[in-house]
Amino acid sequence: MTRLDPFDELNPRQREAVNHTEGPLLILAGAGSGKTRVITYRIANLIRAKAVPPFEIFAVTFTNKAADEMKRRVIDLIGPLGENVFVRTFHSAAVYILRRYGDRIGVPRAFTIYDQKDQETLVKDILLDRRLDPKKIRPSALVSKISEIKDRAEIIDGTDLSHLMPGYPGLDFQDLYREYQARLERSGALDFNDLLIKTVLLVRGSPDTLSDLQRRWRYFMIDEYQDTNHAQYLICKYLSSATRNLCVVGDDDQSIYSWRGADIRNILEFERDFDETRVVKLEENYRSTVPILDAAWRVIRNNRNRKEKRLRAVRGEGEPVTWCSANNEYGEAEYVVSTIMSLKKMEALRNRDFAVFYRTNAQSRVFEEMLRRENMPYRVVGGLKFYDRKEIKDILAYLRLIANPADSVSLFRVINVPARGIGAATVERLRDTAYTEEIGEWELIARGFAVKGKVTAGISAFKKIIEHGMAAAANVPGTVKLSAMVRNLIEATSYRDALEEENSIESRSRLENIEEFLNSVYEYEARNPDAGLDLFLQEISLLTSEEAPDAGGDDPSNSVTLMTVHNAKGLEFPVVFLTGMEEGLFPHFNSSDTEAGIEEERRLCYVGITRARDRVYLTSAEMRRSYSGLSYKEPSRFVAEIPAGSLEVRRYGEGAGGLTGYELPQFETAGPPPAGRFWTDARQAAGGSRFRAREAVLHPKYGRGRILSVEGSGDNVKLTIVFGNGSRKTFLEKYTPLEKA
DNA sequence: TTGAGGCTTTCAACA
DNA sequence: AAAGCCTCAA
Repeated sequence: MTRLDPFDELNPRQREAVNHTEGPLLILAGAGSGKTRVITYRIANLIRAKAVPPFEIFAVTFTNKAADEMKRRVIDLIGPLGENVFVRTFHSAAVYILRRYGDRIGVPRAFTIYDQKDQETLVKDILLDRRLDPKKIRPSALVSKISEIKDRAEIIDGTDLSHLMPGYPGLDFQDLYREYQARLERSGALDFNDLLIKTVLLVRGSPDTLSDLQRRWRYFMIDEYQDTNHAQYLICKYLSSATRNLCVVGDDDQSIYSWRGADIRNILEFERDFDETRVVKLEENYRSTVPILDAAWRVIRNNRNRKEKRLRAVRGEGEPVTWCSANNEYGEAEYVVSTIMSLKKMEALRNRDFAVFYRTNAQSRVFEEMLRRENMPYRVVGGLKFYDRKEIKDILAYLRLIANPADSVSLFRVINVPARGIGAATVERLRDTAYTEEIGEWELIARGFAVKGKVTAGISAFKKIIEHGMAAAANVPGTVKLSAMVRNLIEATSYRDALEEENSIESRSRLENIEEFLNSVYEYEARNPDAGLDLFLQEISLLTSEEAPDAGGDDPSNSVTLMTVHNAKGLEFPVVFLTGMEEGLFPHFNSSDTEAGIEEERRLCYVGITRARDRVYLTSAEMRRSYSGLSYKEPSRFVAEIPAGSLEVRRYGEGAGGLTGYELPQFETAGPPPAGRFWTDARQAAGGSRFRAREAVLHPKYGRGRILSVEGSGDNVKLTIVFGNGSRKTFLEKYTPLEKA
């Protein structure tokens, strides 16, 4: 596919999108409609046919992976010239802009990026200062609340925020919010929201910056536009306002990030926002067979809040979509793995052709166990990120502190890691002294923080490590190599020595991870010889596990892929397993009490199904063990939305046993898809509850409600119920006089 | 005052 | 898996 003209491989709609180069363009691209091809051809067309210099093109996507892929395909089309197209994620583009111009609005050049964990640490510190118990008010909940507020337009408009502040019993949220922001600023740190917000404030508040950027970029392309938030929308709008050459691509049916502040109105109202918008609809699906698209449509059509549309299948008939119910999560995993094995035997499929999707990361464990037992290589995408591992975060905290000594979250993380005799009492005193003297904690240590006895040695060791690190970092990338600086730092901390001394299985794996981290530094250095420590840190803060070094041993090029449905967006596989199709899991409890929540879960299900080229297996367990104990599960309503004629129904009877060989899985053919009381009788026989999920009930005190989940068994059946006023309560069935309503 | 070991709690999705 | 809490030894 190196030839560009004529666009033989494009259909008329796609060609229209490629050829429309000037003025606003909205591409409504259904799943599998050749979106990436259109974007890359469009870029190629701008460069080749319209003689646009590559560096004038600004393209953003949502993941690093998608950005790399886009760049690779552009280079395939037009050669090394494509290297100069600016292709990044939104957050990475924001970092790029802020590093160059951020000082105009007071953002330091070596700013630190705080991830969710860092935010939680910060909030927890504030709570403790306020004599509040972080166990009663969960920092993670407060962080998501803060993030929610920061997604709002008011933040940027500078209007009064007070009406957005939630009332928290025993907590002045507004005070917390102000203090949180103040500490971020004092630490020279930005959270993920801030990266976007500060970028907007910069281009809006500094006309010089805006015109600089507008001179540099003249053509803008935004992928996954349905998932942009308000700040991202404004970034696009400001940057493109000089040329108006803004092309956005998206699909309202695939909007799955509203919880992260994505505003679906951005795509629905694009035509209203940008005059003379050309709209191109791509509705031909080249990816999936007819039964797969049919099942996906049957599900998504239940959303009331969507633009009516239906993808046309270019490919023909195929295998029916299968729903298999297994007795528990082990049976489910066994069914998935044995199906993979028999498909591999019957058809020339490779491990990498299979993907197992789940709603929550915790579900991966059972699949991993089963795949390992069968010696089948797999890779888990997402989950615990490489850079989130304790030992890596520790090393990174040292580096961050060296790059930005104001970063107190990092300082407190490592001041006593590995243990050097600086205990809680000393740390508390350091905090207090820094606070009363109104200086940073590092500054206090650097000037001389008086301590007694054996703590003295610890403090001076820590001080020396950081000072040496700073001296070395000042000469990166000049006379000192980044990798050498990092290696020396690790030596100086004796982090490795401490782990070697421990000599456990766990400590050995941590040592390997540190080696792996060093390798990634070498690699980074080779690719970015001009980068200093601060740029390195800013860039890896935006990486996810997908781009991180592979810490596992399996060959990623031929492994079964395990990931959350969210992570699957934009990808495709010949065979897809959509697992855990149960009420309470998918759709998830926490989204089940509002119509909007259910609709987003349904879009997520739609995204999952439409990733498949040839085969889709929906699986569920009738019983599942989770952290809250054993619970009976009702099949997902999404399964029931696919009519019997479009679904092959199976039941997998084994479970908990081992797979013995490569025999075909054993099925019992079950009845029609779940309608009404499909599982109820079986559950009662098994000693479960007399209630089931989604049932209407009457509570003597709270009135009418609907059951969200039934968990546990025997005397420990827990019922979670959402009541008419929207409140959610969990009861022990034993003690609750509930009636069926 | 610190550190180590054992126990419990935590649990939605992500850049 | 990691962090928090507890106890006990030094």
